[in-house]
Amino acid sequence: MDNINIKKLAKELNISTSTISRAFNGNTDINKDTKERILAYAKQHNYLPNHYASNLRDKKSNTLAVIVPEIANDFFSQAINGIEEVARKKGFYILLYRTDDVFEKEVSFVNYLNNGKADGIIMSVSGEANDHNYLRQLEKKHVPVVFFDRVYEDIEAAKVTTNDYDSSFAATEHLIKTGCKKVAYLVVNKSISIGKVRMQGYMDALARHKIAFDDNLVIDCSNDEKVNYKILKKALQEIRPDGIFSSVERLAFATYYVCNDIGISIPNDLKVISFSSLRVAPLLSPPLSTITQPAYEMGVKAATLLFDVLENNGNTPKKEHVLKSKLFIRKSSIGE
Amino acid sequence: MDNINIKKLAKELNISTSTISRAFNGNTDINKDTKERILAYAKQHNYLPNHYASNLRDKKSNTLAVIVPEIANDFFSQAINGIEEVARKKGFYILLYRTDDVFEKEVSFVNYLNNGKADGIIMSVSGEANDHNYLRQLEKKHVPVVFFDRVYEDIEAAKVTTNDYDSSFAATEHLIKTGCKKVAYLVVNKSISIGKVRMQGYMDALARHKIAFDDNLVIDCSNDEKVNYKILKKALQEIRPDGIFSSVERLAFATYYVCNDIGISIPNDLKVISFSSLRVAPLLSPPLSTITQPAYEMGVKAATLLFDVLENNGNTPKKEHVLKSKLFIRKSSIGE
DNA sequence: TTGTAGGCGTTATCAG
DNA sequence: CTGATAACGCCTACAA
Repeated sequence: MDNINIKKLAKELNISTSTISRAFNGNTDINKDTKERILAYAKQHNYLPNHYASNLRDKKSNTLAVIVPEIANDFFSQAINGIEEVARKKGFYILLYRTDDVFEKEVSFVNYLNNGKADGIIMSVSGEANDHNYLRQLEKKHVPVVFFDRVYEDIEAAKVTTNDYDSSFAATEHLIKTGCKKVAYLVVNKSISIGKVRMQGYMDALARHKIAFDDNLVIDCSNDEKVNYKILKKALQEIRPDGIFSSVERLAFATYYVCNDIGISIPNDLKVISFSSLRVAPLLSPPLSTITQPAYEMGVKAATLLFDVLENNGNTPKKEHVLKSKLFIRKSSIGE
Repeated sequence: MDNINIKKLAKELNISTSTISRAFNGNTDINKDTKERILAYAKQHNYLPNHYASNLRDKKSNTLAVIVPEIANDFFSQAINGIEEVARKKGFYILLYRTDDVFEKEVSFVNYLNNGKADGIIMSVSGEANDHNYLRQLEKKHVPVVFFDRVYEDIEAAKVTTNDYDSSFAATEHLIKTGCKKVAYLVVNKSISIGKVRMQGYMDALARHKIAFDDNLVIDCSNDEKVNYKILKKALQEIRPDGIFSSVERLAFATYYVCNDIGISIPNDLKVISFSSLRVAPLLSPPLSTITQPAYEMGVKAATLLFDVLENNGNTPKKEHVLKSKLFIRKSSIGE
C-alpha cells in the first residue's frame, strides 16, 4: 500500500470518499466518531490529502510568491522574515524567487506564476525602465501583487515603501551640519526608483543649505564589488569629498575598505552615512551612521496588505503605505 | 474569456487539446507550423498550462522545499542562494520555510510536505533530541531529503557539513598559541549536533596543550539576545577568560557589545574568534577572526546531491560530504 | 449523517 | 502528425 489516496482509504474503511474529505476539511456535517476513526486511521497510514488535487479543484494554492533582487542581504532577509511570519499565521507558504536584479528573470518568474502557482505575489522590483505589461496580465488572472521598497509607479497595486526622500534629506543635512562642504552621493542607478528619490532628498538638502550641486559628486556604481572598489578609490583620491551619503549599504562597506587601504580616516577626513540594515553597524570601525529601514515591519505590512486583498476578493482599494526609517547617528559621521 | 484553459484554446483554434499539450511539452510529434500557431495564439491570449493540473497528472511539482532555522542570517541566506542557483538551472522553484529552531514547526512543515507539495527537501534541522520518525515517512513517499550543516545522525540521507571538529581544534589552538591561558567556549546548546562537535574540537585542543578542561568556561547561552548579554557580562566579569571561542556568530557580537560596555579591550584583554559568515567581519572594531563556512557552496552541494537522487529515481547511495571552512585570523585574536 | 457522481485542467496512451 | 479518452486525487452539489 505504497501510494495511499482517498479512494483506497475509503475502501479500507468501508466508507465513502466524501466522508473522508469532510473529515479533513472541518466540515460539520459528519459524525464525530466517524471523523475520529478516519483521522486516526489516516494518520496511522500516513495519509494526507494531496495538495495538487485539492488546489486544482479549489483554485487556491495557499502559497505566496516572494520576489526579491537578493536574498543574502540584511534588508531583504529581514523583510522575508516579516512576510513569512504573517503568511504562516494564515496557513500560507512562501515560494521564494531571487532576480539578481535581472529584469528578464523577474518577467519569467512572474509569467510562471500566471497559472495558479501562487495566490498572490509580494515583490521588490528590478526593472523600472522596462515595459511592465507582463504584470497587468496578473490582474486578469486575479493574482494580486504588493510591492515593497522598490516599486513600479506605473502599476496600480498596494505599495509599501519608506520615507526615503525625508531620510535622505535628513542624512545629507546632518553631514552638512557636521561640517561637510563636499558631500558625495553614492548610488547604483541614479535614474530609477529608489536611487532617484534618495538623490532628490540629497539635492534638496544641498539647495536648502545653499551648496551648489555638483554632478561629479554623484558617484554611479555597479553591482560588481571589484568595479565599485575601483570607482570609489578613484573618486576618493581625485574628487576628494569630505562626506559620503550612500544610498546602498554595500557601497558604504566598499568605502570603508577603500579608506582603510589608502589611509583616509573616517570620520576625520571623511564622514559617512548610509542606508543600511546591518545589525552590527555599531560594531564597525568606526560605528557606521545609518538610515535603517524597518525591514521586518515592511514585510509584515506587505503580507498583511496582500491578505487584505485576498480575503476581500480583490476588491480592496489599492493603497500606498509609507513607513518611517530611523536615523542612527554614530561615529562615522560625527565631527571632532 | 477570463479564465482560459486548454479546452477553450482547443475550441478556438479548432484543434484538439492533445495537440496543444504537445506544443507546450517539447514533444516532437507535432507539425512545426501547428506548434507555432498554437504558441503564438496562446501567448496572445495569455495562456499557460495550469501547474496544479500538470503536477497532479505527473506527480512532479518542480519544487524544492528548503527548511532552515533562520532566514535573516548570513550563513543561511548565503546557503539558500546556493540552493536557489542550482534549482533555477533545473527549472525548480524554492518553497522556503523557517523553523525558528522550534522542533514542532519543523515537524508540522515536513508533514505538510508529505503530499506532493515538493519533490525533495533540503534542511538544516532543529530538533536533535527528538524522535525523527516523521522523517522516515518521507522515504515511503519517495521524497528525498538532504541535510546541511545541522543534521540528524540517526537518519540515513545525504548530508553536507563542514569540518567543524578540525576548525574548532585549530581555532582553539590558535588562541592558545597566541597566549591565552583561559579560553572560554560560547555555545547555544552544548549537548547537540554542532555545538557538541565544536566543543569536542575545543576540548581536544586544550588537552593537546595540557590545559585542564574547566566546565565553568563552557558558557551556555540562549536564543534571546538580552539574556545572552547578561550571561556574557557576568561570565566576563566573574570568570574572566582571556580568550573566547564562539561557536555561533551572534555570541561573538554579544561579546563585542559587552566588552564595549564594561571596558574590556579586544584583543588586549580578551582574544576572540568565532564561527561566522559575516561578510564585513574585516570592518569590525577590531576586525573579527572567523571560521567561515562555505555557505554558498554548501547550498550548491546540497541541491546538487538532491538532484542526483531525484534524477536517479532515488537509487543514489546516501553520502556524507564534508566541505572545509576557512580560518581568517584578524586582529581580534592577535597578541601584541 | 453519509453516499454518488461529475469535473477541476492536464497529459499519456492508443488509435487513426 | 493529430484526435479521443481515460486517468491523476480531490471536493462539492445533490440525493438519499
